Amino acid sequence: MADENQPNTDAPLLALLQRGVRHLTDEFLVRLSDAGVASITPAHAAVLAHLDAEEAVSTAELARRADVTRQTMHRAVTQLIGEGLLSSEPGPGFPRSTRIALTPAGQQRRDLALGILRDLEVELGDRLGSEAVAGLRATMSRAWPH
Amino acid sequence: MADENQPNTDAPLLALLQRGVRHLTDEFLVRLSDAGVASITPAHAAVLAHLDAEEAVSTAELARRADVTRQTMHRAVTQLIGEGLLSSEPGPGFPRSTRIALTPAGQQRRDLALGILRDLEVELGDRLGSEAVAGLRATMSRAWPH
DNA sequence: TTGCAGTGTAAGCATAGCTGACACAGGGAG
DNA sequence: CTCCCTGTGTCAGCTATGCTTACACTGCAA
Repeated sequence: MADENQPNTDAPLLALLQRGVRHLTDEFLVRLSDAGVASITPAHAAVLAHLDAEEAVSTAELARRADVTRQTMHRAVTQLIGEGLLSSEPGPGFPRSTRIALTPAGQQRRDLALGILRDLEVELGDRLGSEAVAGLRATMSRAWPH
Repeated sequence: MADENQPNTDAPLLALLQRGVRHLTDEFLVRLSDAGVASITPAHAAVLAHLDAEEAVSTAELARRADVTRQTMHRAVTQLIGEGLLSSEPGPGFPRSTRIALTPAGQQRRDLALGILRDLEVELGDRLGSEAVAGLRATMSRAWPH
């Protein structure tokens, strides 16, 4: 059914996705530094995206939402706290509940990062047609639901 | 147009793609080790995918095909040579042309890895509909053409 | 002959996953 | 009441995969 020699359409899906992530990430970082922000990574943006202002959750909960281990999330959260973007205070019965929340600076950073990501998607929609991008989102969401 | 509160459909596209890559990668590695192969990474599989039997190209050319720097590709190629999956011989006028080729073991490994990747895509097609997966491939290919 | 462009190679840095380990709190089983 | 199991926070180490910087070498062209 499929040819064996078309380099692009025959490449493994995983390779295509990896390339997409890499290109998208690069562009994200460029625009972020254009906006005068250097110290944030896409992963950090992902963390911020899972936090809502007025919401305080545990690191473990964040890890669940982002679908990574709590150790991985812990490192990201620690760094973001160090940059003053998140606050952390122990809840009642400490190790069982901690309250991670956005600081005002964190909310600002979150808005900036998510805005850039949204811009990138809009531009992708301009290039490919917004239906194609919407289809991409839909398929990826269905493929690996939370 | 889009709601602001659906965790999955509203997540940044980049986050969705990252999650997909991670899940796909995990599954790929599991099946690879099920098949008795431990020492290969998705990146290595990507390298192998760009090599055809009977074809000998330079590291720089491989890097171009995979869209990474030649230094990055050099490291992957070096490792694959160390595992006996690739062979390397200097061509005429050495630094200008090197001939990287698949060894028999490399071809076997390539077939195994690509087979697993293809299986994963087929299974994804079973879950989501093969048109959805085809659309995914098409959109990703168009979004970041080689 | 001189210099530029393409290549191979080495070294160092950063990110981002993972697993393993250990301490601590709380709730239930006995 | 005591003991254990579960969920959490946290530290440490490993691995993979990108990147940049840097240098040596060849071949071709000016």
